[in-house]
Amino acid sequence: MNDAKDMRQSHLFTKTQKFAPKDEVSKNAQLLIRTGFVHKEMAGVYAFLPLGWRVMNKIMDIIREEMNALGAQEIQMTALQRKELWETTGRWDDAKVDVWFKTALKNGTPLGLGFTHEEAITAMVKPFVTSHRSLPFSAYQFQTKFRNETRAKSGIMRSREFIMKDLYSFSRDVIEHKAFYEKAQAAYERIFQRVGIGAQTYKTFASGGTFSKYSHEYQTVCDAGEDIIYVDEKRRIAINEEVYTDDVIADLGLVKEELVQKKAAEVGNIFSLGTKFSDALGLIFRDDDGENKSVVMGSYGIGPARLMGVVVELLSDERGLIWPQSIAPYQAHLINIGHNDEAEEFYILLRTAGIDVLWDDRKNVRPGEKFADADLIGCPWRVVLSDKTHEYGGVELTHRRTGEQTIVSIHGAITMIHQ
RNA sequence: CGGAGCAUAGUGUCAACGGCUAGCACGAAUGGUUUGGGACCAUUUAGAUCGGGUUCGAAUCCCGAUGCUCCGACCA
Repeated sequence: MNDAKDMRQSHLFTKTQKFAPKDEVSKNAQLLIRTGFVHKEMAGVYAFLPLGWRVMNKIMDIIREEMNALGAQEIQMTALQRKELWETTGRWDDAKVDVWFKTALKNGTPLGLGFTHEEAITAMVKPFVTSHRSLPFSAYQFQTKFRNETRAKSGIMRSREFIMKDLYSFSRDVIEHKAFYEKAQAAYERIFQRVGIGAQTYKTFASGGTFSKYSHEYQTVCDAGEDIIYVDEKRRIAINEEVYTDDVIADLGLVKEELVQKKAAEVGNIFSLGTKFSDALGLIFRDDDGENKSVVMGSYGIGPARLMGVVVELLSDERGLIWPQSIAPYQAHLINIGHNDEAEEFYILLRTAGIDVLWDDRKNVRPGEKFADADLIGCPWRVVLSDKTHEYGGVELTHRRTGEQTIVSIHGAITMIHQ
């Protein structure tokens, strides 16, 4: 985690608001704006403020860990894309891709702002892929994608400019590709588990395109979602409405009567690309039999901001946000009512113990306001130091989600937060 | 892209009959009293999306633009 040097609330330049903007209907936008996690620049375009950016980074760190565990290598490509590159696959055409933001150099040379990076990475890795010894490998990035959506909606869940983790795999043949694809699925499942939406997230069969029967989406059951899926609870898989036919149900060995229709948000998707892009862009290698073959590719995406939005939609309550410990901006929110010097000691103790702490060190702010803020911001643990707790020589530890409350010593609190 | 709704201080406002100085709350500022659930008092701060039109007079009525939200289409 990139560590903020100062986690005192008095130094935080944002603050919470009592009211949400009136023309925001979606829960995630209302809460995230009210709490100062994000700023809406315009419809479908959001800036991340200190607290929100910490959450984003924690989500991206989890994704990064899982991608690295797959052996994928992190890179950073460019948003600016050449027209010629995209013409090789026909995807420059507005009739074929209607989400392009297009622009041009001063001299008139057309450019596009990338909405995905299959073409770019395929062309980019070409000089490095020479023989079967160059393969397999995979690479990923966290990159800003631009999509000129005709209608942005649902707060940060569907935006026109957003960070996406996109991973691309390069394999010698279909078998090698499949092996990676399986591993990627497991990694994806771990990611959703770790950010706290594993229980509501289903691997969902969706249309596969030219080279494979299905692609796989990860759909989180959520009212703010845009997709309709049919869930088999026992096998924990689902079918996207777009391919929901008797043939597909039979193909997957499911029983129509057992499937339950649900609204869901697509939090990730993975698909096999076959040799579509390697053929179009000439990504070939000399195999051990001396033959030239096209590289078999796969592509795997996750939108961290959409994950964040789904977590808000799923876990928050009437008092505000509730973050799982794994992605909370801070694990603990330290509040003192008086006792400033001791609070500073505790603040240092907590941080020394490796706990991310937001310390509400504001003076002249009444307890009620501090508590209301703590509830709104939604750190998993609230640590209160006051006259009342002082009598016990300890602190009051409250769990945001369950409301469970105990008086413990500061060391006891550290132990409980670590659990 | 088709349809609908909305637009008043930083935020909120089913506040204001076509007519006096655009009200109230939150926020912010100053001073004071407070300190376990957004406390109180005093003083202060800050507003009509833009452009046309109707009218003696427009926040209010009309037209247009823009923006936002929602429904639908789209989402490789």
